[in-house]
Amino acid sequence: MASLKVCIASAMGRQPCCDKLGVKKGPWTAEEDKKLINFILTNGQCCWRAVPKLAGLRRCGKSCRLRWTNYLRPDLKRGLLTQAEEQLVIDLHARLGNRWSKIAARLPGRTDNEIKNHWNTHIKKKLLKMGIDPVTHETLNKEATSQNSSSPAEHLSQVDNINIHQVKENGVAINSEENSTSSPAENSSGEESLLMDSICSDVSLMNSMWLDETPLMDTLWDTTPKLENGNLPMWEDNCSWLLDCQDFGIHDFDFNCSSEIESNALQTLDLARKEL
DNA sequence: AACTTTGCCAACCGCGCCCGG
DNA sequence: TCCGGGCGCGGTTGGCAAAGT
Repeated sequence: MASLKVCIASAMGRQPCCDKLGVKKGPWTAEEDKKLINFILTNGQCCWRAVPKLAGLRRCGKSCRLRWTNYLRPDLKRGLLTQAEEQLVIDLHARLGNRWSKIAARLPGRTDNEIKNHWNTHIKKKLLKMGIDPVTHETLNKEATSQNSSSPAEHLSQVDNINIHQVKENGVAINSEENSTSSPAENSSGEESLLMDSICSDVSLMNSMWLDETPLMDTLWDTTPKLENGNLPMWEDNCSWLLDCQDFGIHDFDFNCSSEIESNALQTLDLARKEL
């Protein structure tokens, strides 16, 4: 069926997302990253299709968008997901399924790709280890399920309650075995545990968390250019301080980083600088 | 030390949705 | 209302690094 669609699409002359000839693929170089960062910081995000041409990149727009959203965005967090974030992902997945972008929207600084990868490589295994089906979030133990007369939806909420309860009980725990092997750095997210604790204990907040389309936590960096009176993008106001860092010599500036936003942006730019 | 296997993650692919003409 | 272009999303893959033999 899918192949049929492809055949029809190709027969109808479906245009490729980009001109395959002369379009580079594969890993991005530091030089390409620099070009893309400079362009986005200068012009904001608009019309990805035009970005490669305007930025002087031999990439398709799609590739540029992916590179920016998954790797170059200044608000991205680095490193493994914390226990609290992991728990949030599990709970959100139980509600939303594989809608990674929706899940990612509730975890500022994390991308859908990152969460998807983390789910497939870590969380899936953990859940299976715990005897929980990572797809349905139901227990894999047939006997247990047969004794349990509740509907799948009810069971799902029970699973959620268990997860939430575990968070409340243990602060960070979802799997004691995993906890015993996790590094102190990973377990040092006391603030996040407290945050989760307070969130989970607030029923109305939890409900709004599942139902609202707005992110649970504020998006730190909305790089989408906001039109002010239909004219200049307000985005430039938000990041004008970053425009001065185009050569990545950020330490030459007398930054007084008072916010996580700025420190995250600095980390990203610093990383980029090291790679150059 | 050399080779193989496994794990991880960045990047690609293709489909579906949305919006403007 | 229809059509086509562009973008976003989710699934999949390729390649590198670490671990195992």
